[in-house]
Amino acid sequence: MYLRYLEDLDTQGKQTASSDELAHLCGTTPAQVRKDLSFFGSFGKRGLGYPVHELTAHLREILGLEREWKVVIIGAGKIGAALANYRGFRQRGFKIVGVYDNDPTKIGQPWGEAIVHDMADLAQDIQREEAPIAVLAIPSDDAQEVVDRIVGAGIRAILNFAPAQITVPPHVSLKSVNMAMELEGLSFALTNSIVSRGAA
Amino acid sequence: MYLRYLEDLDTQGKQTASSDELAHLCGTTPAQVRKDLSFFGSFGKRGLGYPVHELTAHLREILGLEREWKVVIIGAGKIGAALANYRGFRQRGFKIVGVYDNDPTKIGQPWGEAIVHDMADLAQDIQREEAPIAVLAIPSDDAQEVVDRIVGAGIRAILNFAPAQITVPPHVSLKSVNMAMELEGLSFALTNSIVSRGAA
DNA sequence: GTAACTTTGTGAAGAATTTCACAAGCCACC
DNA sequence: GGTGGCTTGTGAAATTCTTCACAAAGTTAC
Repeated sequence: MYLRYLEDLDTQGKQTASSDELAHLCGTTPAQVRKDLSFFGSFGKRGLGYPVHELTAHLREILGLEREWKVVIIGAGKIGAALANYRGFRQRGFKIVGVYDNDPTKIGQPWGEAIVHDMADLAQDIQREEAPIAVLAIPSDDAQEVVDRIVGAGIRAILNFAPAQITVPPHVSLKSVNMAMELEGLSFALTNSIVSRGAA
Repeated sequence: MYLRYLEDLDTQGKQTASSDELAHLCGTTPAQVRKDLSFFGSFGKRGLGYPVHELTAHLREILGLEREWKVVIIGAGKIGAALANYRGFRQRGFKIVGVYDNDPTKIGQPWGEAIVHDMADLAQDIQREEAPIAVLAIPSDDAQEVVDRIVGAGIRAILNFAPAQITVPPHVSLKSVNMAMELEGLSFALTNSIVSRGAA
């Protein structure tokens, strides 16, 4: 989150930003900002604040965004398409090296700049390309089975959009985005009249 | 999350589940499960566990899922389409009452079972329909402006897919899903060889 | 050069969350 | 009806996270 705002400030040509400014932008407190950043190093200058451009570079380094990550997208449906369309991905160093589906009517069809590949080739392609990240955008029923296959092929991180709880070995990183669950959280907030801090 | 698993257990015909079972399913600890559930009431039976079907109903009640929520989708792009396609929504009581875009080539076109409406009508439709929830699936640049308009029209909760930080008054609930940020989290985990507990 | 002002970095205090551990309750079997 | 085996609910302890508050360090103005 800090990176997102610092990039904005950087393009605006801002030289430095205080923990107070960053806190207001991010909806947190100055002390929190300083503690968070101090975990990774001592980036600020007393009396001045944090050097925006330099700190941006540091955070990109910390997050591992200075290199290119190869990503495979599994599932050539609407979610997959939304992801592939999203410019932010390539900008941030995520390169989509393949799109896979098991629907014969989709395989071989053009899909953005790429072509939809047969899911049967997925495992060997992951190994050959050494793609470490997979985005899973397929129906829930098949999710765990596909996960097991790509874990076997050496995938190291999975971003899961299937509304299913899946399991991976400890050396594989997993993030799940469950849109129904997000909406249910809003339903809970509305039902119980929860008042926010105004940002999320 | 508990609800998701309890529903699975329920359809499997399981009568009761212990905190230990739920903890294993959800990747947490038995004590955590008991503390969490005890916050809302005393649902379990000592020696037996929690009554699956009954607890499911309780949780649905707590989350406010026993009623129907009207939802407007803003942005008739890929993300909006993915959401509208997603059966889970209606199943869980979220009814899409309108899809809006400001692209003249899209307005009036059929879109799933609905028709794309002109964004100009958005505010008055929200008021007329009394739709409390909006899903924002539009480019970042316009996000805050649209948010201000729908907040003015009385929206009470927003699920934001635009990769922008937006601000709402305290009485409006906001959840943001930022796919680039999720991937960056995975990049961080890979870069720093973080070992997970095996589920997320 | 120095005085007034800003802002970081960080121990210590405070608050929140998670885990522990065990009494109390329920079931099943004899 | 009593006994043994489970499992919850929950205070208390342990841990983690956040906030406070201030010395140290830098900047600006003159």
